[in-house]
Amino acid sequence: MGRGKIEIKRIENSTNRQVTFSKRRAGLVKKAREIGVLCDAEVGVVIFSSGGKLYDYCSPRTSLSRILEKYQTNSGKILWDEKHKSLSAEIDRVKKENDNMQIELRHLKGEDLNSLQPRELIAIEEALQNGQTNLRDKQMEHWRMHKRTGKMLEDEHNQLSYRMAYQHQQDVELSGGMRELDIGYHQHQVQQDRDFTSQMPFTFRVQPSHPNLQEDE
Amino acid sequence: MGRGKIEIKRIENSTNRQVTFSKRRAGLVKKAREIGVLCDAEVGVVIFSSGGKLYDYCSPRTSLSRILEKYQTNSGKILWDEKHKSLSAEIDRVKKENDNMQIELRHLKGEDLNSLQPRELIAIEEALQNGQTNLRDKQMEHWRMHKRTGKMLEDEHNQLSYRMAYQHQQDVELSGGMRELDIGYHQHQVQQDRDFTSQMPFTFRVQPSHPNLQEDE
DNA sequence: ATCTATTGATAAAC
DNA sequence: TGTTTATCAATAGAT
Repeated sequence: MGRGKIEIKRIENSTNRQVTFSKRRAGLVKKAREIGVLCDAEVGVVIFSSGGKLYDYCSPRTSLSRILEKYQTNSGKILWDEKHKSLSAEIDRVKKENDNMQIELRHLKGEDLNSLQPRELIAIEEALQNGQTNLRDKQMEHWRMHKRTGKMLEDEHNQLSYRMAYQHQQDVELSGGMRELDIGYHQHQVQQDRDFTSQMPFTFRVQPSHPNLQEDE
Repeated sequence: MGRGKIEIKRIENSTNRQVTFSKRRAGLVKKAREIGVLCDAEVGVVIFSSGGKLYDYCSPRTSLSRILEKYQTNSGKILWDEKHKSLSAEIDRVKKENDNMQIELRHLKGEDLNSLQPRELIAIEEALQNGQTNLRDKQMEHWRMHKRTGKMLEDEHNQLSYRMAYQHQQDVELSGGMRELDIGYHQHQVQQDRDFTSQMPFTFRVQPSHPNLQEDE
């Protein structure tokens, strides 16, 4: 491609070689950039001129070192020394820790429970109960503190009150669900209960122990 | 260069992208080889397809590792540092992720709640409720399955039954506790001077919603 | 994978 | 080096 075809062999004329190097180096990098963009690939290029000068290119959003690390992983070739291995090992360790926590979190959120044994479910149940107890203590503490200091903001106040009423109702509902379980497991009835309660709006329809205190203002 | 001009941007059609990748990868490697021969240069190319597959090229009479060694030397050990940095950065990232999960876990377990605002407590409360609901569904599922297959082991059976009864009672108790709180709240609206809630211990003076279910066994 | 119309890259000249 | 231009090379789209 040019004014004449050229053989692919070392260019003897030093000046021509240098010129061609510059042009082709630019071309190579351009091609590398293009394939990266067009095909969503990661590309790294390292070039040494015959004079020993270094040029390199790598795709955006990454770095040569990252590409080379990936290269090492995928090719199994060792390009780095032992120090790097220990860093990699730590990453693995932390990631594993990470995964375990991820799993525990999911479990506490009631996700991915299918593979668990009853025993394990019970452990989670206990953790949840515990968390709930602690949390409610804390909420009460907030309540009291705010009440004492009189510094409770209006919306915070409303939200907390609302929330506590809601908690109460939730408990009653769950409790009711468990009742069905206790007396012999009429699953259809349980289901009905669920459906009914889930349709219930967040209204507070509890029978107060002290009805005379209900209506104020 | 082709039947039509194309814009240099990610090719959306997956097949075209794959085809173009193959063609251009071959072209890139050819160019790399040519500049190496013509200009007496050393070239290393590493390409990862979007699918993560590795392709590479390096000039004859050398190897990627040797090129990279040279790269390190000529660039002033940037590679090592860069890699070190990127590894350290990843460790930091993963550890941070780790910390966040750690905190979330603690919160769900009702620990370290002191610094949280009521709003945040409510979010946790919701997560716990959710988890509990999901969990109980799952436990019921277990129960039903074991009941149906008749394969439930004796101790498992006992443990689960016991556990479910316990859950029930816990709910009723908590429910009762919340009811007191709720009453206190309403009262607070009427008579600020009579502070029942602040005097109220976290004990349960419950009127069970279902007294007939309080004592079973 | 193979074929070709086209665009793209570049050798040589300036 | 940068620009120009005539050529050859790479390749997009079709088969």
